[in-house]
Amino acid sequence: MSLSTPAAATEVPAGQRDRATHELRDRLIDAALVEFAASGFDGASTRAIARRAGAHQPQINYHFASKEDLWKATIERLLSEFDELIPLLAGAPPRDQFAAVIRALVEFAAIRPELNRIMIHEATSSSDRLEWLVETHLRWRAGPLLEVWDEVVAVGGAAPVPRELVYHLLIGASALLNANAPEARMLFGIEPTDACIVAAHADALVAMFLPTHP
Amino acid sequence: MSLSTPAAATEVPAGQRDRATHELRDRLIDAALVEFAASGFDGASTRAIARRAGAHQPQINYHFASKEDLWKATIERLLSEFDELIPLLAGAPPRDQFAAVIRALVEFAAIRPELNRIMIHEATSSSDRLEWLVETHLRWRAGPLLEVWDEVVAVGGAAPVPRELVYHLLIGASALLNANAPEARMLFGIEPTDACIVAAHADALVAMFLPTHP
DNA sequence: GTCTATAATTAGATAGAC
DNA sequence: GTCTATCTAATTATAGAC
Repeated sequence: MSLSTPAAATEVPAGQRDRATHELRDRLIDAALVEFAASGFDGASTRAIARRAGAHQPQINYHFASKEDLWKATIERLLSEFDELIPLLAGAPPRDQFAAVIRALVEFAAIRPELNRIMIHEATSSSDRLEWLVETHLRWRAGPLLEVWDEVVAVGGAAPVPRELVYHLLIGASALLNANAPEARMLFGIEPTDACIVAAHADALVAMFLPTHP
Repeated sequence: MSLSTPAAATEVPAGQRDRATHELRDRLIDAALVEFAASGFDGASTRAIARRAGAHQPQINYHFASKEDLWKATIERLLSEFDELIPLLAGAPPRDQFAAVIRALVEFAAIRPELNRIMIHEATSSSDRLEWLVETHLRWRAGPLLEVWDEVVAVGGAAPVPRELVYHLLIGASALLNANAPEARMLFGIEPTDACIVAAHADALVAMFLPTHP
């Protein structure tokens, strides 16, 4: 009926309508994730998000209850992508598990810098959004990571990093290069998403966090 | 005359006037640095900054040409504080120099998290502000750091980190814990500015970047 | 579901009295 | 230098025709 209905016609009307809905909803999230990552929650405007999605601004309030609701949807989209990449290595030696997590973090930061950008923006001050982020998404994900670290420390071959600091040292060292990629490009003329940079980055962190690793 | 004129009366009128001016200008920067750090450039409002400084919003445009001008003044204030803390160790062994820089970075991130917060906000997307930051303040400060790193690598005892990555790995690992202190407090119940945490943080980074260090 | 129009609020900046 | 009042533009969200 309108210019935003995409291809793939031959289908039940109801299904078609649902499909169209989801597609704009998804496009809005795609656009929001970039804008929120670039400017933070307050700095990003719903108009800019709608424009990037090729939609009109009021459509955001049709598909989402509020700007904050859209923000939460983008977080959940990004975290589900994140979870797909994170390896499940229960049973493997602790150091192999932790090394695999390091590599996955570095890789994800390169292909999807937006998640870390949004989190870094959000965590600079207390807010209801940060509390929501921590309590519903971060705490249960961080727990297992620290437990694996404890095991690595017990087994030996871990850098002398206290468990309360591992999370932020690891996220900082793995995420900042890509979260702040525009700065890295200007300062050093590098492209942080290049495969060789990603590999060197991951190797460096594995060597630093797991020093006696082969 | 008004409720915002501070104490300290017995002085020359001219001197008093200059003092008052500089005091408000400084208070505005003090306030701006907190607001910009918490919300980013777009997210911070001049009204909130003025309120925090105990002034009225139009006074910002009296003491500064624009919001951007105020932002630049806060950067320069923060960087001058930073420079006071950074050690000048020319002549010392490269590894001692680099270890001292690591410790200074960690310490500064703890006592003045605002600089890293602002930079992290700003560097998530290209902008004239980021270019100004990189070209007038970051490049010449980063250069010597990389040169010291090269020397450490040459001497031996450095982690296998390519020179183009050292900067962001080091800043990320040293700054994020305090830049995102509200998150660290919620997640782990720690206070990242505590002296023991700062010391443990610095020790960990020295051990990781300079593995064969005593 | 989409679109135009608009309400209600807030933004940065300026004018002018004091 | 300070303060009140205000301008212009931009913000999120809603109403209602289609």
